[in-house]
Amino acid sequence: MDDDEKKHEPGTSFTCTSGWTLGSEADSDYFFGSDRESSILSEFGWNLRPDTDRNLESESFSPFYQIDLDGCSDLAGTSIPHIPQNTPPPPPAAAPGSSQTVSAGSVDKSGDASPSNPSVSSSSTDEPQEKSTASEEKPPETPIKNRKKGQKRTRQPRFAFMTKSEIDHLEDGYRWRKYGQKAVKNSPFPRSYYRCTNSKCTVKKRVERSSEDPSIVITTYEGQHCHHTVGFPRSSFMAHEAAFGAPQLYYPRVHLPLGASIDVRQPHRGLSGTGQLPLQPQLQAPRPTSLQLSTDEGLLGDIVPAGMRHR
DNA sequence: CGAATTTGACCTGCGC
DNA sequence: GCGCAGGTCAAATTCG
Repeated sequence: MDDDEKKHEPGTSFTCTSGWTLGSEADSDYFFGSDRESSILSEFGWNLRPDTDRNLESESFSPFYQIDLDGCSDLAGTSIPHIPQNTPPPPPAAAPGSSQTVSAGSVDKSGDASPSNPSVSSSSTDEPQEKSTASEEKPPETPIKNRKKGQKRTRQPRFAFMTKSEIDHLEDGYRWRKYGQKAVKNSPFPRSYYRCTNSKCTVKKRVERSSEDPSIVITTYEGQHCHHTVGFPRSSFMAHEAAFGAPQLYYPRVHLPLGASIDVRQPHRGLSGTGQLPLQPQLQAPRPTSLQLSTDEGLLGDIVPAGMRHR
């Protein structure tokens, strides 16, 4: 079943020259570089453009995209103003010196997500949610114990992305509790299952390493947080939340490297265990230079020097 | 001592 | 119906 989800093609798009190249996924449930990702990125002031060279290489499927650095603005601490409902949880803000997110995609086995089906984001995102508070909402998933026999397990929208990291469990601002681990077929690496520690939050995430490229961690989020991260006290974020009155997802800063080529395969300092540190990037992390990216900092969220910011 | 993790058992869905 | 694989539970264990 999840075999499909292991059709990633690691190693296809992880070089970083003029910009980050988003990956593509041969499984229709993934739509890396889709309209929705594009719209999300455009919220940051970025533009997605097709990677024509790569598209020539991979005739079989959806195009690769590159982020257009020309439109890059200062994204430090930016939270996306209006993330549509069911917008996936943020890719993790890498623990210092640990990782770089190299690609992303949406996964929704229960829905008919596909690159050619833009209604996925609209139909699933039009669901009203602001009206009721998180505590008033009943969990979208019926607990197994309470589930009637024969009642189909419903799947929350899922979002997967691959991260090059030595650390399996990447810090993303939320606190997670591990509730299971399973060996995965055709993979030497086990898959770990995490649940958000917030009792009212039903978000889950799966973490596994790519069998094809062990340096790549595949993280799949399922569901949507009904609360805030534990460590992003960004004033603009709070202000925005106050303005809209609904829980907003924090979308981490994803700064792009300078035009210089950066080897994202550079080994990074690792953290032990699951690395569940309360992350407050703005407060804790000194802003590194771009060179630090490939040496020891590796903070994807802090890698753009001030010079390339427009604001 | 409470919280988090580990891990074997169990449940569910799906393909044959 | 059966077997397999993914997903979850929960008791035991470990950790801080």
